[in-house]
Amino acid sequence: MQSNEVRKILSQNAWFASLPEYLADKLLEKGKLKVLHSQQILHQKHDSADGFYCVVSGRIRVSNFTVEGKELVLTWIQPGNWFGEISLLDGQPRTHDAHAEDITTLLKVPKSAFKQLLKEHQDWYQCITRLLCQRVRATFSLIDETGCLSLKGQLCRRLSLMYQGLEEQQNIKTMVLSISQDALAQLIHSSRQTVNKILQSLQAEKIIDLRYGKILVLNKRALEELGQI
Amino acid sequence: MQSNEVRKILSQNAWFASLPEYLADKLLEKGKLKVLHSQQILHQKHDSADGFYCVVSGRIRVSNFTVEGKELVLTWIQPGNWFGEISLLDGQPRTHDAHAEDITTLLKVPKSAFKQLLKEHQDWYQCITRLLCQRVRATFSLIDETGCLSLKGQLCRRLSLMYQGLEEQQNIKTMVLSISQDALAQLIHSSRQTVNKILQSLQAEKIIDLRYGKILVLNKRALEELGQI
DNA sequence: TATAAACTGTCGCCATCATGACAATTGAGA
DNA sequence: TCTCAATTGTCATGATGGCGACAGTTTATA
Repeated sequence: MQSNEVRKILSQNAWFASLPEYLADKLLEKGKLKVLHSQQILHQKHDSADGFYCVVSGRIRVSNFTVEGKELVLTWIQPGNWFGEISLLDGQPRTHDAHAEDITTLLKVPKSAFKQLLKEHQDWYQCITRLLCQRVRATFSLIDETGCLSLKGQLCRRLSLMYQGLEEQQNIKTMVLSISQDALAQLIHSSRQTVNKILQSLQAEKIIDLRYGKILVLNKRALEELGQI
Repeated sequence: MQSNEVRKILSQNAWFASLPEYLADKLLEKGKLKVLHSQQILHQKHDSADGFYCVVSGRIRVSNFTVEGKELVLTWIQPGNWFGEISLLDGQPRTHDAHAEDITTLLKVPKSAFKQLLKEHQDWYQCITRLLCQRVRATFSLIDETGCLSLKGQLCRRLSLMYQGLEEQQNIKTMVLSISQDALAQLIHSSRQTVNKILQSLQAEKIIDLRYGKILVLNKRALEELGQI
């Protein structure tokens, strides 16, 4: 992959775009591309941190497991988004497992380079603080979501968020979300059967259209409203 | 309240204790005591931020409301703990409502002083980063908790956390948690009746003892184990 | 001491949702 | 084209837990 291609993808992310140019350059200079095959493990909960990552293509599934072995998906990280800063900053272990969902390309800024940036560039702390604030707010939203919304509401919210993510990332106004009902169930900690029932009802309302392994979004606005906290 | 009393309470908090002495001094110098009566509102969700706070005595209830008007308690902030930094750092509105649960004394570092610290002392960003990492990890734990644990597990975890909080704060090894079953239900997003049933079962296991508005902890270890994620 | 408010204990009903089961459909790769 | 794995659609069953109701208990306060 060309370096300017990478830069283009990264620049579509609001946080990255807000960085002073010399810091963005540093990240690109120190970052190395890393390709994971589908379902490959990037790191597991309790691992120690070795880098700060950005998804360039594909996506990363961030999850935890219950004692019974059930996987609880926190989120999927889409291209342009950075992650992994917490463990680097506080020296504590990773908070979640991270798997590649598809074939996935990452930009990896090694621990040493990350720490160097912290030491040498005072601005960098300010940028990281912004990223952390975003992280906290997104996590609070997740909690609000599970507390305030019905399963239908949660599902609509997630679909809406995924759709927005795609819109930012691609210029094409695609209306297709490639995700199985099984995966959606993991995301909202529900069951495939329940998700199916909800999706059927959304289809009846002409808000989405169901396909094999895909969901066509017909009415983005309605999804947003149903997923409003 | 004497200034050295305040300092003593604040110093029992790990984050505050880890601050360089001159920054701890600055916070105490710039901070003003503020007393709230029981149930007084400190701020509401969507308010703009005016300060960085630490609970000195009493406690602050942090919560959100559903559209139906049901209150969802995120947490109670106990003495020694700081909060309110997110909105100050990113300039966005408050993420939650904050009410005084009892008569509550706060130390308030005004927005202007907080920003001044950020400008003048590079170390301060590093300290704030540590606080933010703690905040993210605590919030992730909350999510894990609701996803991985049964209501009984969640309840045990919360009781155990409250107990630990009290132990840190007080030298006396009290075994009494002053909280109603109603309040506990709000905390784990459950109903009073369900909480009562669970507490009864814990009492039958001789892990706790129930009183009017209080819970006596008989077996701290068992609580921790049942609340293990 | 009397009274009201807050809290606890318990029951029954009902909605939600997880789960197992099984059939039908789709798509990828041999 | 054929085959198999992945995915979807649907049903019956059972567990969980919310909620209203009401009685009993404790505490604060006049």
